[in-house]
Amino acid sequence: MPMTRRIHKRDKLMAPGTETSHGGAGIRKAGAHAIDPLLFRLGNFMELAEADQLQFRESIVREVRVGKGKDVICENERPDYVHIVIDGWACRYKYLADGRRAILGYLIPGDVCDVHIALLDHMDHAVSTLTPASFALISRETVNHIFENNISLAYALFWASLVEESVQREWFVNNTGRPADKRLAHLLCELQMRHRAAGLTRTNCIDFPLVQQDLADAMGITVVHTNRVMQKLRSDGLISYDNKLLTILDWEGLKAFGDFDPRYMHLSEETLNL
Amino acid sequence: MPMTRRIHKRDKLMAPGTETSHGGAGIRKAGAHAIDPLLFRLGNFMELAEADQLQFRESIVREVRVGKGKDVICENERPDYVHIVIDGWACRYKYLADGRRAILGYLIPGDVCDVHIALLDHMDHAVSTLTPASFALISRETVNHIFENNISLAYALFWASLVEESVQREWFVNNTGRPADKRLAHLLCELQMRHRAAGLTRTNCIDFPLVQQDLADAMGITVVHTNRVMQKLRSDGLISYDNKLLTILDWEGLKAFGDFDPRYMHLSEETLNL
DNA sequence: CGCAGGTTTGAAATAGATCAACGCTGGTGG
DNA sequence: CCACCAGCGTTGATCTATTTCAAACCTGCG
Repeated sequence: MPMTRRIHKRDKLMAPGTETSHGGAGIRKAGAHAIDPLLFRLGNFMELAEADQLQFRESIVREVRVGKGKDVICENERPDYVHIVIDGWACRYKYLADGRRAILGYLIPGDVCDVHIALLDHMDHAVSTLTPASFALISRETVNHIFENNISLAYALFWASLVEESVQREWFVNNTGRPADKRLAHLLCELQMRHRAAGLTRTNCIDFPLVQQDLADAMGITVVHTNRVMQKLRSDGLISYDNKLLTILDWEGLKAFGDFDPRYMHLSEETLNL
Repeated sequence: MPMTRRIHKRDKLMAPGTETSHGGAGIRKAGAHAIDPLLFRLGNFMELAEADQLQFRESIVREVRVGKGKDVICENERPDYVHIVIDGWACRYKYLADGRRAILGYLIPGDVCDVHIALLDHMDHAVSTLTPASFALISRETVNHIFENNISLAYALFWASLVEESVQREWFVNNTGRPADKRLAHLLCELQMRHRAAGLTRTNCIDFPLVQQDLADAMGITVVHTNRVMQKLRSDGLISYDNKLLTILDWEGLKAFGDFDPRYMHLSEETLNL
């Protein structure tokens, strides 16, 4: 139960708009759109009608790109926009009393950072980037409008929120109930599945830009121990990790070792079968 | 990270209706109603109109009373009714691979057990009683009807779900980031506040029917250690526990020791100030 | 080249687990 | 009414997963 002791200075994200960009988000295929990963993921729940997809896309007021290690949403504030990850990795986190950072969850493309603010008057945790990242912004009013006028989209957003709750519960189980090595195995299985669910990979490798400290802060163990545990998974031939690329060499083995049962992710059959 | 090793036999709750009762839930004051604690708690978010309160009350199809240690909702099933705790304590839980029970959260009067089923097609965890308890049942169709036709109630339910998510995050932080003694202190602070928020106490004591194993399974430590940690809090004069009654002797002290900051509970000013 | 940020290694220290036993209390059955 | 037993709380001694501290190493970059 250690984690970073060094207090990261909280570089505050500059006001949205100041640092806008398109294209920074990477080369987008013709016809592809910023929130495709989200729409893809929602497909696990229901097929959204064209019109709904369109309304969703048109709700985006702007896109912002921010550097690595910047706070996008601060604790106790109430952002004016709901953020959706387009590109890059971010995380939810809180600081502990002694300055260590507890990572509550990772956010990858397609994840909604803060529906909470549609109803809650302050964020109970912060969100910051782990890599350079870009976000799509939807104003709070628009979100409320959706809730009140488009039941399909409303359900879709509520669904995403319930799934996130489920994932949070599993993280809880993982960290309270499993030893460090299984904990890491489970976490990696989940990340692989989430990439699949958002249409970000179809193979057994994923882009893995996190440093060991980022993993340590999420699992509640020290970097040193994270390192040793990671080595173990590698030497057991379960994973390989090279050049920011994570490959799961033995999916069944890793799943079994980490007691990973994807049902808590509430994915469709299609996603589950590759 | 131990918890119960003994597998409790999963006495399945008998079909709803078989074991109905009113009154079992305790003497109810004239004009008082089964879901008052829930309505009281929702008051932290918004004042529900008379009509909405009434609609809510009338949605209840029946009340059931069940004994201690019974499964009310099983993992992987999809209950036909949403359950609201009227009386007694229950918990969300999952079993770990080795048979230990991980408690994900406690449910006290006013808590909704399973809104999830309005949208998700299976429960990703189970719910069982920790004491004899009674529940109010609302059919799934009714809940969907509410979502689609009564925006105030829909918001209220969504709010409760978001708050629960926030609480789950804090449990995560508590268990991954704090040592056992602070962990217990934090947990007790939360339980005290939740009782207050649901209008179940106005003093510094609460009914506390849990056994040490129940606490251990929630904190992810052994009973033995739970026992020692509990003794520490007692001998430090922070709490007293006698005859199933928990008294917080030094609220400020306990809060400080457990790093408890109630903002994550999203309560109203009124609730926070006594 | 030198340095910062990240990974790796080793040795010593500790929170919490494990194992085993004892004691209390309330209920049940003879 | 007593004897017994089950469930729960408590204690002590030993063991272990993980922390802590400290240093070395690697690599890309200004």
